[in-house]
Amino acid sequence: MNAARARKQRLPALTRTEVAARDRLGELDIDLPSTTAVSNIFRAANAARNYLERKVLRDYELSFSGFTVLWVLWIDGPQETRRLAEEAGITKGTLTGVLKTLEGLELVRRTTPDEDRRLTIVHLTTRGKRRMQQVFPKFNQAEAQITAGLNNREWAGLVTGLRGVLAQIQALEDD
Amino acid sequence: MNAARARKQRLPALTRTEVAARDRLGELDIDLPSTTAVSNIFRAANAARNYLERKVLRDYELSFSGFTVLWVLWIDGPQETRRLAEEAGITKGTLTGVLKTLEGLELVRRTTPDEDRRLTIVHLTTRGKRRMQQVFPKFNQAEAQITAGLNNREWAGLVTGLRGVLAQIQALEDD
DNA sequence: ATAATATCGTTTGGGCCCCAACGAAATCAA
DNA sequence: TTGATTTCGTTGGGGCCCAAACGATATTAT
Repeated sequence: MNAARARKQRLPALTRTEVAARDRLGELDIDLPSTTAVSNIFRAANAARNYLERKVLRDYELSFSGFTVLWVLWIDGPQETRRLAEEAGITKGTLTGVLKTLEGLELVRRTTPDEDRRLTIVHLTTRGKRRMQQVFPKFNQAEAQITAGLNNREWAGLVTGLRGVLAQIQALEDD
Repeated sequence: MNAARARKQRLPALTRTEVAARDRLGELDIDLPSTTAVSNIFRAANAARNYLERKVLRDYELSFSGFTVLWVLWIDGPQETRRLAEEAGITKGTLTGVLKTLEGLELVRRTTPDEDRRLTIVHLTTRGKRRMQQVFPKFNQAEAQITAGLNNREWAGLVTGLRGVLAQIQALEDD
């Protein structure tokens, strides 16, 4: 298939950078629409992350990863490190450091079950639950602001596209 | 407006985590569609970044940020630190470290113009240009794989949605 | 029973990331 | 002209990030 050529006649116009890229890459056989899609994912994620950290999380002593870990524990309940890392989208090694920070803030606690002493079960403390009850509504307000420019159709298109990308990467990694 | 309610009757079905979140948050007044959109942006960006670093960039001694900086220099040409950081989506302080790494690999070089000795102009070396000519086609192939699951309509919906989010954050930060 | 293997979470090393503080250089004011 | 202000890029501190190596524990094979 040649998605590049087909897509080129399609919707969103090119930004200044994208025009410069096309000119610079004239001689190479490049699928520019893919570049546009992927680089916009990174731009949006970067901007959203920084916005949410500055406008919301900073006031509650939370990093973005720390918040994500608390969120998973809040929604899914206590669980072992391995699964928690996967749900939060970070590696086990990274999670160890994040948990040390959260434990220092007394927002989570680690326990080792007697049935299998290799495991570590992480759970929210009372303070951790309280913190999430305070911070999540604020966080959600900011999320709503960020997506306020989208109508229903655009929202659905965004989510569908992102899920498609995720599924594709998943499939590529199960090679 | 009540985007939450309107959107809820709409397209993409809820995943397991999203159902758990809805149940957990029943009593609070939360705009769940916003959470769905934002968290999928992070998930997709995370997965794409890790995939591209592992499958492509690692073989060329490049981090994702290092590659992005080289890309900007390749497309837009030599430029001062301030603008380069902005284009690459990182702070000036972070860029200093990234440039140190890239300079160690002899892929970029820094010069101070006589007209204004506060500035630093960064430009690609010959080796840097050669590296990009090698790595970008591979990178682009991986980008194409990642987005291969989208048809034209889905691609356009994704890009339009991401641009909408970016514009909204931009507007919010110019408060 | 005991040795080999597998699976935990942690540690380590190098790099990225932000913010705030800083010195150097240029510009503006008095 | 010389002091105040602005604008550079860099530095320092704390935290996040991954991959690989590691010790501890559990399981499997002999």
